Amino acid sequence: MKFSIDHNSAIPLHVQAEELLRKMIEDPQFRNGKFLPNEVELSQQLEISRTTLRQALNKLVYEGLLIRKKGIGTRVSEKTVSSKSMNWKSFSQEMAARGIPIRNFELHISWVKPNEDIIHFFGIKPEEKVLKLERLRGRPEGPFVYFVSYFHPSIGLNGEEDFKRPLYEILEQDYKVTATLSKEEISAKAADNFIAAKLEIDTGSPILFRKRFVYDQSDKPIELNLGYYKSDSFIYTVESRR
Amino acid sequence: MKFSIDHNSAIPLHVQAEELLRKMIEDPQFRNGKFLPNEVELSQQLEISRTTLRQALNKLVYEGLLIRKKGIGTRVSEKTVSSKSMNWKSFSQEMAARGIPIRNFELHISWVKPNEDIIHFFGIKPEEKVLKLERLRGRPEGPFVYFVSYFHPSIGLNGEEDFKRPLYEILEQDYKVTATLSKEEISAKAADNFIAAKLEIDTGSPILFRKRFVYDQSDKPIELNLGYYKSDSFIYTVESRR
DNA sequence: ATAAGCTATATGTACATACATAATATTCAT
DNA sequence: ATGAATATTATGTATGTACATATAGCTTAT
Repeated sequence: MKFSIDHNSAIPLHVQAEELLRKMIEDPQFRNGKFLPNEVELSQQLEISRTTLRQALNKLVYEGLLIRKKGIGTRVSEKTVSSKSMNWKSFSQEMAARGIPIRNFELHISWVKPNEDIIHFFGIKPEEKVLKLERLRGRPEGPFVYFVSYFHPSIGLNGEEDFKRPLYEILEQDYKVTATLSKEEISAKAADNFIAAKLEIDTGSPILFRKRFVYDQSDKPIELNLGYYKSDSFIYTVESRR
Repeated sequence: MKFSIDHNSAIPLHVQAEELLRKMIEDPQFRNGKFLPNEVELSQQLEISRTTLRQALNKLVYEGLLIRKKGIGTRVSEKTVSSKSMNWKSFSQEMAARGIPIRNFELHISWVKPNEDIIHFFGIKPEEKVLKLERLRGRPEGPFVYFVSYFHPSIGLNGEEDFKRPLYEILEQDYKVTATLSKEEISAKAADNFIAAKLEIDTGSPILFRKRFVYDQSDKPIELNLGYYKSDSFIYTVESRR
């Protein structure tokens, strides 16, 4: 395969270079501690300036995917992408993997006016309505999580989809959108009246709040997902190795 | 203005600029959503090129401390203390990197009888005592996290170490033990009387509970770390890509 | 044989420059 | 008044250039 960059594309060169480097890293030819071509050579191959190439390299170095050493070169970090399998299972798959039977208590679909958060993340106009998906899920004995998802209008979801199918299957198969990057923020909160009622707990009880920003292949925002978990029924696990 | 850069210093200009920006961010004049001077102006004030200034700005933007918007300007982001997974910086390093001054409120060292959890994780005998390190840490205004650490007896820690030094530095330099793998469990809890008193919050308030199992190079258990975080002052972030 | 010095290599630092583009503010024509 | 065109402002993208410096390997003098 040959890696190349399109100089006529609207996509900035350093972004193209970054994506390309990510692919190179995945390539067996380079992965696992192997060295990339040096900066001067690589910039010539890609027909971009060294400065532009370094802009792309910097990002990956910052993310810990590449390791640069003065006088030596740039190599792919040994660190395997952790928590891969954990994070990319669907809710039902994840629960199934833990041997937990699940039940869907509520499912509500609506078109709503975006709040500031959504406008900013999606980069849309305040008057553009977005699809909102609310779900109350849990075990047969009772719900333990309340999800709210907002989807970027450009995906083309119309609200008529069968949301009993795994969400990412719908997006991938029917809309050719693949969730590739997810940034999550996890914090503890006190349940407000609304959430408390849904989760059948007392107002003020602690809940785990999980906010997920989901992006597609080209780092365009596709979903904002808010999860409110009953405190003692959910544990978030992360594994990392250096 | 009091901020300035030393062109004769051995420290690279962009590093000086970065440190300086961190101080500016802390300065009441700029903190909390306020705008920095624009890049051209600021680079002139600091007597460095715009390119060099942007090198420094980029880092802080990556870290989420600054928010840049084309045509608008660069402003300080609303600050919440956050922790990235896959980040092997120590607590103090992490806070320092975010320009957050920290204070250690309490430090308590003791030898205790292990509980079931510890016996199982360390694989030791119930009679074998373990070193327990308790710490109350936070900002100058008040504590926001209470840590409890237990260490495997085989490491050789005697309790006389200077725990003001970064923990992983002590382990690495003095005991030749390198923390390599960490498994974390994050959940929400209600603060019990003890934790509530430490964190200066009401009993029953939500807290983020983080349990870290730390292993060395050969996957032998070395530390069990429990962290109790005040809910509104800590956000745990995870980023994953497939 | 070995320490000291040199050399090649690849990344690190720094600047000047030019033009593109997003967001906002202003002006102008209807 | 109101919408469209225009200007202003600040960041975004991209290049070319020059020299500094850390590392490893090679060479040379003792």
